[in-house]
Amino acid sequence: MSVTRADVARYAGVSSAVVSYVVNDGPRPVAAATAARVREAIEVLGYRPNPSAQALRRGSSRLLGHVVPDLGNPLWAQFALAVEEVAAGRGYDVLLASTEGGAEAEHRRIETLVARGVDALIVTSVMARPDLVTRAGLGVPLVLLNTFFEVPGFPSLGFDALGGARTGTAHLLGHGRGPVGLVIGGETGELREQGWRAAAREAGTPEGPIARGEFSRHGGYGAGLRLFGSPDRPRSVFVSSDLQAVGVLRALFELGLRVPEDVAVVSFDGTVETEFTNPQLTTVRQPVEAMARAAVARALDGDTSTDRQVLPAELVVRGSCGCGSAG
Amino acid sequence: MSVTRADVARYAGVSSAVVSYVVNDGPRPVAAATAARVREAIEVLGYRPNPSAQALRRGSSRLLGHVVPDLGNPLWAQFALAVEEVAAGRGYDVLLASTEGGAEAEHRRIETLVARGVDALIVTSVMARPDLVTRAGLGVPLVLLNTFFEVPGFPSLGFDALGGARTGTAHLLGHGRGPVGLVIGGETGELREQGWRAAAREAGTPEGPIARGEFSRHGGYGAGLRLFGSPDRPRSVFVSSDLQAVGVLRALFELGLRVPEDVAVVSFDGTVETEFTNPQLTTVRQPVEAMARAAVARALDGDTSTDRQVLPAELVVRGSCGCGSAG
DNA sequence: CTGAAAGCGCTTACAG
DNA sequence: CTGAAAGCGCTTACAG
Repeated sequence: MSVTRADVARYAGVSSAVVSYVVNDGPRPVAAATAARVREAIEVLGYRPNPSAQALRRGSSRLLGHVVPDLGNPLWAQFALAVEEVAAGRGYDVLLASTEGGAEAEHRRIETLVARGVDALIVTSVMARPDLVTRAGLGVPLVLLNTFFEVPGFPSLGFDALGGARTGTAHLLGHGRGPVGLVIGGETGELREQGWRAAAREAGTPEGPIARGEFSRHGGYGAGLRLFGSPDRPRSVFVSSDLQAVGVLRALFELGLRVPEDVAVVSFDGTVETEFTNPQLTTVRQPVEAMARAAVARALDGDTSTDRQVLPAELVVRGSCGCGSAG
Repeated sequence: MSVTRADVARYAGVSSAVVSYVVNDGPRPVAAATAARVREAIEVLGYRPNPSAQALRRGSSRLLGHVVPDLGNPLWAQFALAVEEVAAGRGYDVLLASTEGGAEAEHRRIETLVARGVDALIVTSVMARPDLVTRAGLGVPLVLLNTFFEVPGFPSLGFDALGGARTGTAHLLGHGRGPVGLVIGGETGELREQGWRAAAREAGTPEGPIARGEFSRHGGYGAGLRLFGSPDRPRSVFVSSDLQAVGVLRALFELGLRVPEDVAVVSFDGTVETEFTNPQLTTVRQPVEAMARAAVARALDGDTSTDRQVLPAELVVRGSCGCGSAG
């Protein structure tokens, strides 16, 4: 039904091999006149190479699998976008799978993508220790993007979460508001917690109170209510993700506390959302594009080293920390 | 290198046809004992069918293409998620492409996905009149998701934007704050504008002022500054997207206007974000899941009718419209 | 119930 | 510079 390379060959009066040579610009040379005839035939017939046949023959699908925890989180959407763009630049399309935060779903999605025949896999897991064992092994290179710890046997990529958290907390401490509170999630937050502690230690200030909650708007909201609902609330807080910070902002709003006058806030991730909260959030930005670029490169170049590559984070100062206004 | 069906056949001592029958559960029956042997061989060898070979042979990739305007907008991310889930339920994976709002990029992405061999295409365009003509035609079914107008020659799916906007505006008018302002974007906002006008007409109230801006946080911010920066500002506003509403909220915050006391706000889309703004946004919710379900069904079932299917929208009342507090 | 064989649309050594 | 042919890994009529 569809136009095949044989149709093109017949129309142009050449062999189908020549059609391949023209389409792929190699590996054999083709006379200019012949190539022109073939190109015209392709144009006239509206020929498109069958990607399944190409993949079968080549032994490569030129498909990259990407697993993210939750597309509804702008951070993961940003990662997805960045990976897609970098992959496209290398002739790869990406098969994206969102797991909605479940370990089991993540495992299933990895299986599905492998079964789909992706050439490589990038996994942006929410888990500190993702479950990467599949039936019969993976059979394809897998690189972990956005991990906080070394994962034995797999190449991984993260950024300097400890340093970023320390910088953000130190910035808050510099405002002279005393101990800095902490809103933080599960075990993947460990480095951020350490960075927060390190900043207090280095400043010789006692650690502020901690409220724990999921890495979500809702989790931040609940943690914010608990942290600031009590009379001995801190006057500044380091929140370990933008999403949680949005929830904290909402909690502060409900409690009638002003930001930054009553409470100074610094968050973590650096997603677009933080530019449009009220006030705008001072945040520690993850190097998303650089991480995506490095991850795709490692995945597609068959880089088999399994160390963890760490990129630097960057503090973006805006209104919520009290710079400029309350100081 | 990889385990093939021939390896399994050899290991199990059967023909490769039998392996197919077992893997696909048909089309020929297999004796229970034989099937068990095959299954064991599959297990032991870690066999996975080669999806390219299957696609080539079947003439179907079981891949669905989905084009969205911008993954960073939670609304499109929600659509992407919904489409993925519905597709997965039918054994399809989705190749997602984000166009970052450009008409030319959209066109290119459609081409890419077709060249990739998707069985069908769902296009969530930002354009009122998407450019759907590709070299040599599409060759695959294409359905438009989230269109506001009939598109000749293509099946399309939308929701009742006019009715939704009318309901939202009428709700605001019911609060007795006089004329309702409007923040709105380009031509795809036409129906929402009509709904806003209809509500004013039906209530016998003059139309409020209009501010136009892009369908983005930034566009809403600018429009908000203009609309509320002047002394004859309206006391309520209908904002034609959640993203813009976030920008409007930011503008109001900067102008020192309180929501809903000084200005009541109703927005449009119903994304998660609206639950966590301060205050929470009253919004007109799009039936995202229902639309995704219908779109996938039409795309995969080869439904060739080219009419536009319209689903109902729903008003979600929260704090920003003044219900409960300022009234 | 099982097997031998054709063929899906490509790519690429090989021969000319 | 060009062509005939093998083969990638499947599925499925066909014969037994």
